[in-house]
Amino acid sequence: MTENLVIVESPAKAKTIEKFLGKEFTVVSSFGHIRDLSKNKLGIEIEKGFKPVYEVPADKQKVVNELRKLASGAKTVWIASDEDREGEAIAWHLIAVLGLDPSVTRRIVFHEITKEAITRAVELPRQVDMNLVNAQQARRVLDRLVGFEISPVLWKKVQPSLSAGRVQSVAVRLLVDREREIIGFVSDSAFKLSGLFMGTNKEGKNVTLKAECAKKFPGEHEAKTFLDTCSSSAFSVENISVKPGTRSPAPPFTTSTLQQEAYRKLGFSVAQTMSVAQKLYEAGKITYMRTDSTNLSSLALNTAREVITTEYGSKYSRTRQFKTHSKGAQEAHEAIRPTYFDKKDVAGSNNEKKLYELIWRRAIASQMTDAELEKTTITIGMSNSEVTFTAAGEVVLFDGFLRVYSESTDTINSDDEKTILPRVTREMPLIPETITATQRFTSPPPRYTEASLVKKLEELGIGRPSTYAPIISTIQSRGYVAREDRPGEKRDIIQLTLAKSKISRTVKSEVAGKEKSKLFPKDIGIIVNDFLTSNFPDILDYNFTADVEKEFDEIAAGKVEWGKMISEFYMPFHKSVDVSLAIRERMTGARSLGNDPVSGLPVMVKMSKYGPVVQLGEANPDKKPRFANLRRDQLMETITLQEALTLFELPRTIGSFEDSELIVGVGKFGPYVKHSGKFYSLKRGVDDPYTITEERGIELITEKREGEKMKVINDYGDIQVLNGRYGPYITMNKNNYRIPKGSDPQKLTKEDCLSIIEKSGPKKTTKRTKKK
DNA sequence: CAGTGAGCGAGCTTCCGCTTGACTT
Repeated sequence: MTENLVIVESPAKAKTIEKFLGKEFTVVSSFGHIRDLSKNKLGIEIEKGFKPVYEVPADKQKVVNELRKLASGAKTVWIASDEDREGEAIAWHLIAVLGLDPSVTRRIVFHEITKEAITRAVELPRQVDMNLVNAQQARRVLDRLVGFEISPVLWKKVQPSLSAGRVQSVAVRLLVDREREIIGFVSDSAFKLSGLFMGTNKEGKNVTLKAECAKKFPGEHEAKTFLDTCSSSAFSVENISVKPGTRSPAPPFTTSTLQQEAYRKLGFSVAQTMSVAQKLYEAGKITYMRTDSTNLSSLALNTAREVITTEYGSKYSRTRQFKTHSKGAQEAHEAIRPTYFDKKDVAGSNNEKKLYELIWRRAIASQMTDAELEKTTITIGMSNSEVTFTAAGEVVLFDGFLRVYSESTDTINSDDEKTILPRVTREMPLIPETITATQRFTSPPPRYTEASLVKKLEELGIGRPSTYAPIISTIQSRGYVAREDRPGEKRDIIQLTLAKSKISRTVKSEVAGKEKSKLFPKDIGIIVNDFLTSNFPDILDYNFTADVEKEFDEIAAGKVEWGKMISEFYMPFHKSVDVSLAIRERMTGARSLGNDPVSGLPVMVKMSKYGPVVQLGEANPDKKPRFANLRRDQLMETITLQEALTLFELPRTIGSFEDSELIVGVGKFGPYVKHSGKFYSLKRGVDDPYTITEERGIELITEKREGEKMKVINDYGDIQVLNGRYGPYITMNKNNYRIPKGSDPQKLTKEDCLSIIEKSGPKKTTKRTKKK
């Protein structure tokens, strides 16, 4: 039996700490919270002052049993959960569940996993801070009340299985509000001018300068008039301004900034980033990946300095400590950094290598000197106009941290290219080689990506590092939003070019509104959002979380009693729940679109049991109305009568093949061609169900038949050797079996297959995973 | 694998924040 039992939250942390503490200490982990409000019931006794009813979840029972056993055999139990609201609550629950004596149990905390920090913590044990625990209980109870009282309203008034919550509902609101800004956006255009100027400088060298006109022109006529002015003007260098500048490195990663940069630089989804980071953490290669702190331990600062000095020289080293300024940060951990700065790369999967390198670069760069720049602006003047052209250039005089890292931005702006400018002098004459006026359209505000939504949530203080990825996944799995692409639309842009005193006009085309992997609100998300914003405006307010956080802080400071705070919140809240329950009709978002000009029947759009539909005709006893599903890229809010009518054109017959009809339709899995009972999917981005021809339909059928031939390696009747997504495999009775390494799938006989099947042991009955 | 769209009613769904494994022929 052990003298000292130390309980931390994470098993990887336990492993590290055990090394620092030596033989008399056994370090184990609670794997996070061990107790929570009951899973299926409200778990709050409202009439008893909001008394929480806690229970140990089934999947935590095993951990709890083990901890109990270890604790009863230990002389002293040390609880080293994180020093934040949740960590303090974990400590309190541990004491209660393990039946520990609070007066002898030692609560210790450290913010970094270094030998000094831990030994110092052991010397300064304290007791559990009940004020902090109460702040957590208030947080927990409030979230449960909001989630478990509003969600059932949605089941009754909108659709079953939907959900609402303090965090997810505001996340959806951000997307809906943004979508409406985009819908209401009216694009404007103006002409921007740029010129290519030539001249000879003092050294007798020919130079060229690319410069942008400082003035924009609202229309083609104005642009042309100005180009006429240009053609009769003399140009010269009017002014040269050289300004020094510096650029400083970004702080080391927190969860949110890691998710953003891994998305921008590596194309990782937020869930992917977290799972790769988890691997690196478990392998001891990086510090904890769920953190809101930009703080680095003094050990980290020192080793970073050493590595930078040996690798790049001391003039590249500058030790910095960054202040965390995100709302509601609790700073229980360090920033995300490599455990060992001297390891520039790691073994592991490609993704692990890439993410590790990103973390290494960002952390190292944060400890390096500023980059020194020289920004040059050359102003070009005209003899017959006040309008000027400017050429901007930037030269890096000293690269500093830029040597290892440069941060990416969300907006790609090609006009922003910084170049080195040639040497010129004031009043030097310039001749315009070409001056081009290009029509430029303004863009609506951008749609959110997973990563930019996380950034916005963090700015609003909504959600925590451990929940950003789950929030993104929840709002998608409820069907409120979806990550989608859009091909965009071509539009014409006018370009006027002045060259050799002549103006020519060309019409070019550009693609506008192209989207890749963006979050789009879906109809059900919009309906739920509108219902919630009108019935629960306080909770849907962007500042709701920040406001209640202030109250939680008051509780943590011992100034407010938590039951009182919850009670004050609950009274008006519960009244809103009752009011919303009293609404009679279901929210279907129904909207009339007009009448079908052919039949005269009314056309409407609404949310049906199975998704958004357009409906032709009223429901009456003699005749059922016709229904058609909306396409994935259509919204109930914006669909037009014309678009609705088009949807009724499917399914349609496009011809015949082998004496059977070819019917095109759109089903559960997208557009298809149906032929003698079999379905053939249309190619996304290639085929369009409204225009596809008989010829192309037949092509799809023959292509699929070819593919199926390739799929079968060997066919022994009830046993087949097939080519699958993960390589060759054996299939029998709808069960699949892996082919052992080293055997050639081409040469497997039926007997070989049977022995492989036998060896692989009994198969579980195929589990049907629940949809959604 | 390629439907459905009404209404009845039983029984289920649901929150946020801590943590890691399951699972992938």
